[in-house]
Amino acid sequence: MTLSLAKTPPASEDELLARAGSVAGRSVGELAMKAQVRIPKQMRRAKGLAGQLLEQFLGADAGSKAEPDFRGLGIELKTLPVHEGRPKESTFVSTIELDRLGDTDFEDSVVWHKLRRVLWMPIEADPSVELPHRRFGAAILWSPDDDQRRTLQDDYERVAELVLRGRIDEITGHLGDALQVRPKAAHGGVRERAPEGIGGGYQWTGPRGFYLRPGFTAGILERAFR
Amino acid sequence: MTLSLAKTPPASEDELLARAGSVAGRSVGELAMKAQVRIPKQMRRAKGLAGQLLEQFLGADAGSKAEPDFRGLGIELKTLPVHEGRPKESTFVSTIELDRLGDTDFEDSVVWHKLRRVLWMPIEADPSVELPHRRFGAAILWSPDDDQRRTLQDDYERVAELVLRGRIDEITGHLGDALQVRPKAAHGGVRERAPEGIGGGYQWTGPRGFYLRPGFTAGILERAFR
DNA sequence: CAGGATCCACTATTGGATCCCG
DNA sequence: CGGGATCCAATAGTGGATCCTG
Repeated sequence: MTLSLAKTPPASEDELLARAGSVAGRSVGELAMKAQVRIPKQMRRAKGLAGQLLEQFLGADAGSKAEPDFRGLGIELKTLPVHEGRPKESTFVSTIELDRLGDTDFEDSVVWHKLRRVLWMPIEADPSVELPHRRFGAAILWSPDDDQRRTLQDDYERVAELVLRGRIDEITGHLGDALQVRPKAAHGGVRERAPEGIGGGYQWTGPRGFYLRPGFTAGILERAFR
Repeated sequence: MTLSLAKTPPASEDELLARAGSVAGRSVGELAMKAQVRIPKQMRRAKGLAGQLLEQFLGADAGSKAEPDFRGLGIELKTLPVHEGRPKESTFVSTIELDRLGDTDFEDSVVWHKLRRVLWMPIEADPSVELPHRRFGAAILWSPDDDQRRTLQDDYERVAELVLRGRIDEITGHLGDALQVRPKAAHGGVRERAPEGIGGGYQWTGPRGFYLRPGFTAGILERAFR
């Protein structure tokens, strides 16, 4: 299949996989050229750009929504930076709505909606290769198995309980076997509201997001290619 | 039981455990005083001294032999530095006789003879506490369970094969889940003979020893106190 | 700001080097 | 030296901070 910008969302998983197949083996530079987008050579100046380019070629239609990228298929798109066979970074899943987290069951959570079905697009992450020359790999269409699902839910529920009790300051990146909580903001000064725990008060704290640890995504890679 | 220097080897496991009980809770300084031994305040100047003191109080009789410390009982004595509930260091098991390793089955190895039954004496390893004030903990009389035994044997056999093939330079501290190989010498300049692999020749290389990784001894601690 | 992510300072771990005693 | 071990520089890994786009 020829590499081209998607004009419409994919109508089926097969169509999505066909589009993903047309991207596999291509470099970020090739996609940027076709999309008429300028890309910096240094990753530092282009965090997230490869993922946004991919959206255009695969036909993601959710925009900046708390919904899966492919709404019709219920599939989320994630790039996965891989170096020497292992994920180089954690994977951002979603921001945390601190004010609502305590009232939301895992089944109804943004985390679960984003992770129940994911199209992983591996991308080379060798620091010695400049961004335009980094290539995409073969797509992996994944859903959590029972174990993975249980791990995710346990991690989620532990965090939800702490937020509900107002013990935000006990939430650090150390929590969670697979799903971890880390700051998520343009810079450290940003503040947002969170439950205060006792009574209906609130407190101000930094915005946070859910991330998948590299060890967890490594397991996904291994199963896919083993 | 009163703390006192042992005049004879322990006649039974119970006697050994009774002596160990008399040491539990005592400080290195107390033992040194009774043994009329001078000890430096800094651990750096006294590596191994706590273990040697213990031998005197428990009645170890093997001296500097490749045999268990308590010959009659077939029990090896090991101190285990513990800080915040975890072993702070790896545990030295034995030197490696490179010239003989390839011909020796695990069952007949020094490693197995030393590890098939061990009296672990935990000792405080808080860096902020000077050596004389560090205290011994409650003894753990341990034998490997089937899993542990299998892990040790697998690690041993992998090393033995590399030595036999003369691929000494492929042996690094990275090998081994539980049992690891590391340099063991007064300084880096020491050299000894090892098989060269092809034919009956030999090569010169640094002396090495077997060590247990902290993760393995952590498991022993956890089972004993859980 | 929310969504796409990676950066990089710091911490934890590792494992090669070293220290004391008899 | 062999047996008793720990030291500590270097590396791997973690997780708080940050960067770009629309």
